[in-house]
Amino acid sequence: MEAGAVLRIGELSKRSGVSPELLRAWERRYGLLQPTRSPGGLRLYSLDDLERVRMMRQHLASGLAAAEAAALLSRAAPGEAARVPGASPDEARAELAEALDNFDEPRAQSLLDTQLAALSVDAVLTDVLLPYLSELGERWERGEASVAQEHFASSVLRGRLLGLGRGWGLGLGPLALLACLPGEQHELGLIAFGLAIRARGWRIGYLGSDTPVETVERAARALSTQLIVLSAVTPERVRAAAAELRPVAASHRLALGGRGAAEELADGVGALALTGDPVVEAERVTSSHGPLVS
Amino acid sequence: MEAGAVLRIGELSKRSGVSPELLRAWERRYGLLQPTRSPGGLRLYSLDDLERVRMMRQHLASGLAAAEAAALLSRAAPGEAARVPGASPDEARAELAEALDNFDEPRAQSLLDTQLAALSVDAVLTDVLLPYLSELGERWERGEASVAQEHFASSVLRGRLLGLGRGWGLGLGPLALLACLPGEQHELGLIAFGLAIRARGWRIGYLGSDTPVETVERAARALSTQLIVLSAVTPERVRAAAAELRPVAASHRLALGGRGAAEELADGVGALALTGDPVVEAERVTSSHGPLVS
Amino acid sequence: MEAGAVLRIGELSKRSGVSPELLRAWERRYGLLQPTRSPGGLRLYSLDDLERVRMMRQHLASGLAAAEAAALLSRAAPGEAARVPGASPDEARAELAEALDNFDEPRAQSLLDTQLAALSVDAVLTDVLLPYLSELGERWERGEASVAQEHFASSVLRGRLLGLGRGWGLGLGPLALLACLPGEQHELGLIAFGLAIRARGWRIGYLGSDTPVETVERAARALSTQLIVLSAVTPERVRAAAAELRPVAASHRLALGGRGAAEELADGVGALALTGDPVVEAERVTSSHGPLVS
DNA sequence: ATAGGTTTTGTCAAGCTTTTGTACAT
DNA sequence: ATGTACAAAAGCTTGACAAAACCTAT
Repeated sequence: MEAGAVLRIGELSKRSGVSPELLRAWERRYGLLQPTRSPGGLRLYSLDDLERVRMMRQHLASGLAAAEAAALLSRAAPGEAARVPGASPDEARAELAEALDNFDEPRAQSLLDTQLAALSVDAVLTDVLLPYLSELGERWERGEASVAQEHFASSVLRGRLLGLGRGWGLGLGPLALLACLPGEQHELGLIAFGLAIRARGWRIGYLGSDTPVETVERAARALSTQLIVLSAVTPERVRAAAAELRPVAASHRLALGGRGAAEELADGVGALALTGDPVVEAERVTSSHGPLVS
Repeated sequence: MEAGAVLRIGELSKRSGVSPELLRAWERRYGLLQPTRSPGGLRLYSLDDLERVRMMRQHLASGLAAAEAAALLSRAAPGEAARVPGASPDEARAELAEALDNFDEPRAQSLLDTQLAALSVDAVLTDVLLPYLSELGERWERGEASVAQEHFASSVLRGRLLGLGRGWGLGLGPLALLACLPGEQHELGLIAFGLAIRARGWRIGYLGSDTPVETVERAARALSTQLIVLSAVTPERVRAAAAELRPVAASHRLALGGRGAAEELADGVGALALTGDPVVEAERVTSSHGPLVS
Repeated sequence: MEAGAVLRIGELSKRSGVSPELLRAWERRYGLLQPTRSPGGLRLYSLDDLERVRMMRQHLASGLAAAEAAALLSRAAPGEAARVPGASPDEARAELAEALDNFDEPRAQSLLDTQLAALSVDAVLTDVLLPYLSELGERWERGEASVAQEHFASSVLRGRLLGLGRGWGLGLGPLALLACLPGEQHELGLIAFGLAIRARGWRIGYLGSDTPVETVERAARALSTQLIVLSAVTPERVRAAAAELRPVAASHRLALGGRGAAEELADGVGALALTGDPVVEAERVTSSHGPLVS
């Protein structure tokens, strides 16, 4: 007998927010649930069934049709956790941190080789490099990492990421122009973002650190640019450039990235704020590119 | 059934920003998508299809006409992600194989460029070139690769690897003298080994294919050599040279590499056998040698 | 079918700035382009064709008659992309300048690929990159190069050079610690120097731009450093750091590089001045150091 | 450069089917 | 609880159409 068969259909309905009629219809049509029966024939559901119904509702809310939602649940049910093993990204990050802390460039390179061979660029960025960078930032703020370590790690990673970006100006996709705001030296997040949208078919024009706004504007005109992304780690840099940025935002699609790009600041100049993980934001920017075009 | 066939046309339309009518038109006219069908005939799309539609829109936005945009997608379809440098080494190797099989040298060079930009020389050797070479060898034994193909691939790769090794005689490190045994023409593994120990700080003296033992010995004396590495693909070559090799091994540190270098044979002449992957063996040789120098 | 036949005449016209009528006329009169056709008869152009039209316009702008310009292009026609590898360094530099001025990263990369395949790193630095950099600097001072161009070129080259330096921490040789003085952002000459001494068997620890002297010192102690090289483009940066530098020079072998490193200034702090071409200075430093080790 | 014809492509409509939540009778 | 019914919403196919872009030839 089913272990936790404790809910009658009325109770399941209340907890899940789905009418009893509909629950029966789902059972008949898609075999979504297979409740045990009481001696008198009443349906008895388990808590797993409740979870199943909730998943069903989630899928419906996300736009799937009932038949497909149910099919997804049936398929996913048996093999819940079929994850790829491989060296865990956490271990990789820890090893990377150790290598860079000890100024051991070859070892860091070799670790990155391994990771890049096993995973996509996206995955390495998301699971290894970006977490490592924020970790480094935090340690640095707490005074646990020396300036030397921070400089060394940045240089190694910058070279590596720029190497991955080789040829990113090539192709047919829309062009994104990337630069750091005046005074800003931290390029890594920006380069990561560039790699992520490169992987999504965009072309990249990269101007590097500490770039005058007027410079960006001129390059944008020269290159029929679809998107400009400017990055800054501190809000001050954004504020300092705000007046110059407004006209840019008027004539181009402009986004501000990096920890310095608060929502209000970006709104203030008519730009999109990219405050999160570069890979996530890349996904957002590229998929939201749609409506603008139609 | 298709794995991720979960979206009906309305939802695909919402997520992609393309009207259902147009989606159907693209399917009819260009075969852009080939959705599976529900039992009742409704189209069911996967998330990959969504990505495809987004790419289509990008191309349209960049000015291409629909027919051409669709044609591009059909052509690029299988390897869309393959354009990204970090693409898996397996894919890279397959593409390299294809390029070389078709005598397409520029493409092969460009693939190598990309790989070398993304990975270290060590990694490219280990994950791409050396596997490719053994694959080629096997195909050749099975009669699946023509002599012309094998020659072409060898000469392209030899040129490229020697290019990477340019200047490898320069510097302060210990010197390794590399040569193929008399009669032996296969240099690639030996060059790969040279690159690997060069990256570890050694200097290389390279004598090339089919080198008389006496020639090697004379060069070794002239150059204050720390290590001699001789390579052969078949054991016969080693046996044939054994008598001559013994005195060399007495006066220098001598290693025998390549598939022809069986452990017993090497022992027999007092040499070290390097039977494995060139990069691994390079690591072994240099780390065992390290203490002597530092 | 032609691989990259993706542009219809209207789009080609937009991208090239030449009217469709004129494009057709050029085709009829000079056979400038030979587009493939769609099933319905529309002309389909490749990206190479676009390049061709741009060249045509350049020739016209420079005063050539249309017929001559077209004839020129026809002769160069087949292999515009498949350039002659043996192009002289001067040509290579000019082409590199043109590519970078036009924000054409892929072309710049491909030029560098070709050069690096044909020459050693030393030679490419000496004959192509370093001359290009000083040329760029001069044009910049005369106001002939925009900030955008300078930024773009720097970013591309920096990424490329750092890519060449990948793994330069590996090996057995003596270690050189490289960094820019506080406030200094120009890294290219320093990286070039790093590559040059790397080719001579040294190991490199690279700390990047704008590095506090104290940071350098701490890293130097952590790494058993044989040589410290600090770089600055303006003498002010050296003067500003002079007091801090003296003790460093007392405990390590210290060199100052870049145009900011005048002989007297370096003498004043007890450092060696590297005022010349990075490759030449690398040779000087390594040969003077050689005897100590060998 | 213009004129007159063709191709391409996004959109719409008509008529019919499938899907799905809810309602009702047994 | 079960089984059937039903109507709204969403899809399907075929066919057609008009604006935009292109073609050739004058």
